Amino acid sequence: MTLYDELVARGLIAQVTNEEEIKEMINNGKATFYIGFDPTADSLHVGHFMALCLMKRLQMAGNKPIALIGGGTAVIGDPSGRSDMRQMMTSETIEHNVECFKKQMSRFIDFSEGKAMLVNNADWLLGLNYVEVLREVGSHFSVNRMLSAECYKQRMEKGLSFLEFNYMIMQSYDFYMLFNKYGCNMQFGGDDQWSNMLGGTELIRRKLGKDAHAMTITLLLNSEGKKMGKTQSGAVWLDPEKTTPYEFFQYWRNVADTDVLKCIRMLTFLPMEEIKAMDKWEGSQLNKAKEILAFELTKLVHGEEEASKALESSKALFSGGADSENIPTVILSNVPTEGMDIITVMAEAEMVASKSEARRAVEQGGVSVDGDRVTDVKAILTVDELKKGVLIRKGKKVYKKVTM
RNA sequence: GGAUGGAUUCCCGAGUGGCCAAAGGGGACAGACUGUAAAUCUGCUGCAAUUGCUUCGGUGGUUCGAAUCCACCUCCAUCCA
Repeated sequence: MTLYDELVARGLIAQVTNEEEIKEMINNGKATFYIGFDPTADSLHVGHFMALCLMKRLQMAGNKPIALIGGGTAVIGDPSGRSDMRQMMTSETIEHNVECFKKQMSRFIDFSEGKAMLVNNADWLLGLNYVEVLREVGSHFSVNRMLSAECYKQRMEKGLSFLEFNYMIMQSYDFYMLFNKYGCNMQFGGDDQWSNMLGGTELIRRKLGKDAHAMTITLLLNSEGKKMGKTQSGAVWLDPEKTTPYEFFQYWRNVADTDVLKCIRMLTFLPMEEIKAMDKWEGSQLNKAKEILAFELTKLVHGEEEASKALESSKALFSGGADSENIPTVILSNVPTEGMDIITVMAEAEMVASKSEARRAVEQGGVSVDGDRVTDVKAILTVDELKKGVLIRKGKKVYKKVTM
């Protein structure tokens, strides 16, 4: 199976500019391609992870990846897929984020000499001269055409600032720069980037009379049409400090039945034959598939050791038995000699956002300590108990081992 | 620059002087049912606590009392320039 066919089989490809040429290029390792990452947070998330995996797949086939960090474009903010204005970020924040991105990326992609590159568009965007850009680049864009792009259409209702309107031009300019500088002949990106990417290929054609290609990756949506990798409390991060390997594991372990196979196909490196076999699974058998998904992804992101730990803890908690050694543990300090009440303990252990929430959980019968349901809001955990360590459970899935 | 409309709790959205911690819906959380799934039903949803404290874009003001009235400001949309 060729690389391109595999990408298709995994459902990773959404749109391409020229299928035949792209096929030929990437199958034979002739592509120098880039993917842009805007440093809008201090950690990469699942969406980025997909892109990184794709880079890896292409790199393994001999293509040369360029990871572009949008230190310059982040200053503007991409309006695509957004219904409201992005918050403006200070340049300090952006720089900090750029550093975080660099660190995380080098864990996935081999940036050693000649194999891949890491560039920052701040290097060429920030020094641009406005009038010059207007003449050199702006003249090649039709406002009429831009306005008809899907990504702006939605924003026409809500309002779109000129700043954001220019995002497409900046991104197009990036592609043009990379094409010139490094012979980058292809751009990958999320499907919501399609119009921005076409802007780049157009610009290259108009200015240089040469062809460049673009290909978008299918957005990973769940069965409800929402982007995967988001929880109520925000994104699922790749940084273990922001989303622990256990939480990361649990996120994937809990995906809906209808989404498991899709996730396995799109996110893991398991061979297609193996995945095809799983296609027939149904009902509670899918739990096994979810476990595989969670394990594989945790392994990719946090390494095999962390993945095994997460798997063990989840088994210990949900299937009983096994040791509970790897369950997320919180060590409390400042415990008074008379012990601490359950509400405070939960708040201290950050199992709840507030004491009121903890109180509610107890009142509704959703809290248990070492397997026994707590019914009294004022229940006290003694120093002796805490020294030994107690397993507190909130609801069905939130477990913390608390000790002191 | 002018005219008009708007900003309410996580989101949408009622509320136009006291009965408002603020209807309704969504989401989230908890319970039941289950397979750590989905669907469904129930509860719950500012904070800390038995009695308070802080919320309705911001700052001042009127009033015994303001999300509601007034002034100024900030931001957003629509139309006109």
